[in-house]
Amino acid sequence: MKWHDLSEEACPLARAMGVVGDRWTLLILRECFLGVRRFDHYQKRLGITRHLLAERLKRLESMGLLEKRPYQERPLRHEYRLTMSGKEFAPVLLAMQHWAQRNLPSEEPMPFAFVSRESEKVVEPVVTDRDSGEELNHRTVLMVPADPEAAKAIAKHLPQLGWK
Amino acid sequence: MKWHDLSEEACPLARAMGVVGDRWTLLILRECFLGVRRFDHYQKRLGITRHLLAERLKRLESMGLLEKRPYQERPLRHEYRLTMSGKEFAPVLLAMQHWAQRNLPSEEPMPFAFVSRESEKVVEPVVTDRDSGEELNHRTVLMVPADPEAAKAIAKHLPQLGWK
DNA sequence: ATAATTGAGTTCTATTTTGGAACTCATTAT
DNA sequence: ATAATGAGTTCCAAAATAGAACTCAATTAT
Repeated sequence: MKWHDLSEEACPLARAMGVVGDRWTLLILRECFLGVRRFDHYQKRLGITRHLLAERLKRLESMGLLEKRPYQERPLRHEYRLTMSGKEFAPVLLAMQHWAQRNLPSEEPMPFAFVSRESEKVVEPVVTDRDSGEELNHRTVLMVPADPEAAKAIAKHLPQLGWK
Repeated sequence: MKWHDLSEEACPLARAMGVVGDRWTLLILRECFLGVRRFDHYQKRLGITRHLLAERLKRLESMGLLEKRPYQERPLRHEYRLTMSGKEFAPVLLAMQHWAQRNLPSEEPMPFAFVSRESEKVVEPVVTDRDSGEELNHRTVLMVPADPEAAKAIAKHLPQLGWK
């Protein structure tokens, strides 16, 4: 497997790695959600090199998470905004932030918070099933290979399949 | 910011990038959740080089997501299993898989599914607030800098702050 | 009128990471 | 005695990243 072009992979997680599978991209998205839109602001806030930032923004645009739009002419300047696809990434950020806060402890206080627009309270993100409302985690959900052959291939070496 | 040691960052998302901020680590975790435990199985299933795999497993172990435990002696052999911290990563995988499935379309059929142990039905992961049950997404949640100065610094260049 | 600044990149070289293949080492199977 | 397993390690080439400097158009400051 090559570093490039995970975009053809059957596994959605692998395709996602083609977009956010590096040190910076998720942090760029974080900045987007904080309201940052311009090249130099991303660059200064993140400390990323201009070279890489340009590359990553191009990728996020080509993958449909950001769109580049002019905010002035003379001189022509563009800003980067989240598209619907980019905005829909918010739950992933919420889940990951929640995991990291609990599992990668730090002395430092959180530099930001996720707040409900309605209640104005800090939220605690939990993943649930749309249909049943049941909480989804390693105790309640099983990851099963679609191909029974693949399941067998794994099971051959395992007492039983699942998130033990 | 250096490529290494995001572990001291104040932002939990940045610290998370120190663990899963590369092409492979999340895919290794996917394999863990599918039930894979041994070095050669990860290697063959992912097509990752043995070199990098060893490196990544070492990191996942040192960050507390996996533990290495002997499954036989003579010759001594180890397997890698999810720790509690690793298992708690499941919701992140669910959210990301859901996002990618909708936003990075593919011809290929999904190679696996997330199934409720209880209902045995395929789940649809939604992020909600533990307290209110409210669905959390870009429409309902706001990301706010903890430091009011930081908020102002961003707002200076923006009509208004928030996930617009 | 000339010089400095802003904003958004691009180019260049030096380091680091990654990819790929081959090699090790202890034990077991043939 | 020879080959195969399992879990790595070592080595070299290729690709990605870091860091700094450079471009270019237009605008503001002197």
